[in-house]
Amino acid sequence: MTKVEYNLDHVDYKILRLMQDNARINNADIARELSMAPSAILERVKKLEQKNVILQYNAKINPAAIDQKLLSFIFIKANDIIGEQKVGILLAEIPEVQEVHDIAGDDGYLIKVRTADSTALVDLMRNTLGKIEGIISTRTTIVLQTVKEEQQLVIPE
Amino acid sequence: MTKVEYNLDHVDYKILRLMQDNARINNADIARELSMAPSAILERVKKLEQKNVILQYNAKINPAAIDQKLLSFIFIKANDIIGEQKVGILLAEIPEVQEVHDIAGDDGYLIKVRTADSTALVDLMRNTLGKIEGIISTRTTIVLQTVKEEQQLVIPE
DNA sequence: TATGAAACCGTAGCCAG
DNA sequence: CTGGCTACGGTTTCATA
Repeated sequence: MTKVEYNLDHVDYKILRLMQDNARINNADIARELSMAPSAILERVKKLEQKNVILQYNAKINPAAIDQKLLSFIFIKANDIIGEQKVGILLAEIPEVQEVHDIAGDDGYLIKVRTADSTALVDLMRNTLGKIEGIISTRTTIVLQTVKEEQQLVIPE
Repeated sequence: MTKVEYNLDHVDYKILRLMQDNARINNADIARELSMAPSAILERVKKLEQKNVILQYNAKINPAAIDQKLLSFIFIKANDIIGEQKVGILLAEIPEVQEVHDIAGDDGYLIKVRTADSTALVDLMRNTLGKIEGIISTRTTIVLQTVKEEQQLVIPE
């Protein structure tokens, strides 16, 4: 992995702050907010995309609207060779698995999973997780209610 | 809380599938993909926004680019009255806290926190979490590496 | 709800200052 | 980076079905 220099300035930060809350804002509006010319904004946004500062533009969809009512976190103990993440990569391929984190402590992963209900979760664990080689054990935490769920980062001044 | 009917059809699902992967796609392109008129797409997208099916449009920003290199999950035991979530609401107000989930089991919350490094995490726990009334104990899990981190949902056909 | 025409406006590319 | 310019095409509205 190569060391990358991002070299962002205050104007970039302002653009990022506007875009992470409203990805569909147009260049003209950003330009007005920052009192700059639209062409300058366009260049900066393109550079932010090229440099992988902006990774993607997502629409955040209400899980309830498409009947994905159950959220769970599962700790997974695996016998992966350190740094290899064979199990992690397989976990990441499951569409219902939104996140896979390699965590400190017990040679394991923490994954975030969304399913319709508990029946669908049990099915997933049996039929999909159960088929992955190298999983030693799992511990499931069910979410009763979500108070906050955002991906916004704290952007410097 | 009132029961809401979303009543989405296959066309809505297709629109959602396109938009959750590229929030900046334009109506004309969606229209071409679905072989429909742009004006019809515009109406549907507006309705999806009104009905809170689409909650927000976010730019996903590379945490490394703005020096937010540490991700942690913290389990928090609290003496909240059930259903009241006083602690949960206070936790949600912290900008570094991206997620707050009320979890089954130990009268507690699971929160997701992003900070620059472990020093900043310790500061946050001491100065911000430490000031919240009602927190009994915390257990912190540090993420060494993230294999996958998405918010995309599995959208039906 | 969907379409298609028309007016409007933002985008993207250019270049001079 | 600004600002002026242009061509193009996307957005939005509305009458119509």
